Amino acid sequence: MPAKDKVSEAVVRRLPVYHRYLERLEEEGVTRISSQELGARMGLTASQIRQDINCFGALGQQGYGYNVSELRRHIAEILGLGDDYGVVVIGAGNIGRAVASYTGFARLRFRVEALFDTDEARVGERIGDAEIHRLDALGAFLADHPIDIGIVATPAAAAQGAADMLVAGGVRAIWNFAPVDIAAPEGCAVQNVQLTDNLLVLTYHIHNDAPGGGA
Amino acid sequence: MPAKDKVSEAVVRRLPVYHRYLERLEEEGVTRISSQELGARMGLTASQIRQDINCFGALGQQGYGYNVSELRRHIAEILGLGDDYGVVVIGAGNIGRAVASYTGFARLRFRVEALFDTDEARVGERIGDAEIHRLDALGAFLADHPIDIGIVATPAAAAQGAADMLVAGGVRAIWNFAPVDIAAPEGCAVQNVQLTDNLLVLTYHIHNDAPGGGA
DNA sequence: TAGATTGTTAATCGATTAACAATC
DNA sequence: TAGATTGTTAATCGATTAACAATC
Repeated sequence: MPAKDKVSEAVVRRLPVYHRYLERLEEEGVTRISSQELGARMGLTASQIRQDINCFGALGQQGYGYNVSELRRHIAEILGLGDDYGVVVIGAGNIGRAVASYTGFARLRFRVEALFDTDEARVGERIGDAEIHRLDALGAFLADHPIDIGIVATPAAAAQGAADMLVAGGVRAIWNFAPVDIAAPEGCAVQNVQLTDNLLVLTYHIHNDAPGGGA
Repeated sequence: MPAKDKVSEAVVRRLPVYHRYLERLEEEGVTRISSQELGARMGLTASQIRQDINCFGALGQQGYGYNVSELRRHIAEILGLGDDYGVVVIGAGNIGRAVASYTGFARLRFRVEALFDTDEARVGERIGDAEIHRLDALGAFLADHPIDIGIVATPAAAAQGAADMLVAGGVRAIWNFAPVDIAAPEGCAVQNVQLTDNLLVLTYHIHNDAPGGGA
């Protein structure tokens, strides 16, 4: 329990970014870094970096800065990166398959243990090490296998139902790619990806920003 | 140019969400809605909804509320949803393919015109209506075809280079799925998707929140 | 008209930034 | 030690919420 008070969601969202940049610095062989320079790289103020890091204790050293590997390891621990996670994917369409076979996962110690779909034609097919099961079998599967994360990649209409089944099966977190906001009770974290929303932010800028930034 | 002053990015990010909920209401046959009720559905305060909408003019009517279709159409216009957009995808791996064949696109009038990859083995393959070209051919392709949006789905190391080529080719917006932050000059909007960052927010909560929300 | 609900100004809240004493 | 840089408190800024007069 390293967290001081309550860590704001804004800070939590920056944590993976810190981890990413620190990993990079380690690769470059940089062993120490000041909030000043880390800020310059990440496009944040030195002040903010010190505030953020201090949510988790005094990890720096006056006059020296931060030890890159030490800080990276500490943030990795806060993010739960040491653990490994069992994952199921609901919906074996384009997105479900792509996410299931995403290579970044192995590196992170995620095991995709099964996919589920209502389409009979897909049942039995294998995606990497995992097999596609019929959605009906989800409840039983969750009862037998300790699954931490459920990925929802169904059409909009099926998403909340899928989420409810996952929650009932004791899943701790849901990663939702369906184009609807999903609700889950406390104790089950949800991240909505909303690819289309994200894309429309781009069309907004294409449509409304002056081309070239000036004219 | 409908925008009043400068619309904050926080508001812009909510615009697609408004659009999504209003679409839903239209489907349900709801013709008018108050900020109160829309707020209840979306999990926002009525106040915030009125503030947001007023960035784009007085679109409601006192004592009545908002006309659902009218408001939806207005927001669609602000988001540039009437236009159609030429798209290229750089990187024809799992994510590139999945995004290229994402069915949500057609509905939005996005035309994926080509994919590009450095892997010779993939060149010539077709994904939906589009063909995979060698990355070398990107510059020439952009010179010939009016492309609005470039989707970057390369490994981290190749992402900034791909973005630079897209910018040089006159692309107006970049949708980046590579696990690095990409820089582009003003006049080219960037949305970083960072799937892994998003996922680590979930592992953070699994690792740090009390299970069940209480114990 | 009376009731409802917006548009808009003012108050509040939280997050970011600045400043500086503590300390390595 | 002197210089650098943190940890932390105070100031600022922006976004959200509350309040209420305008008006349909």
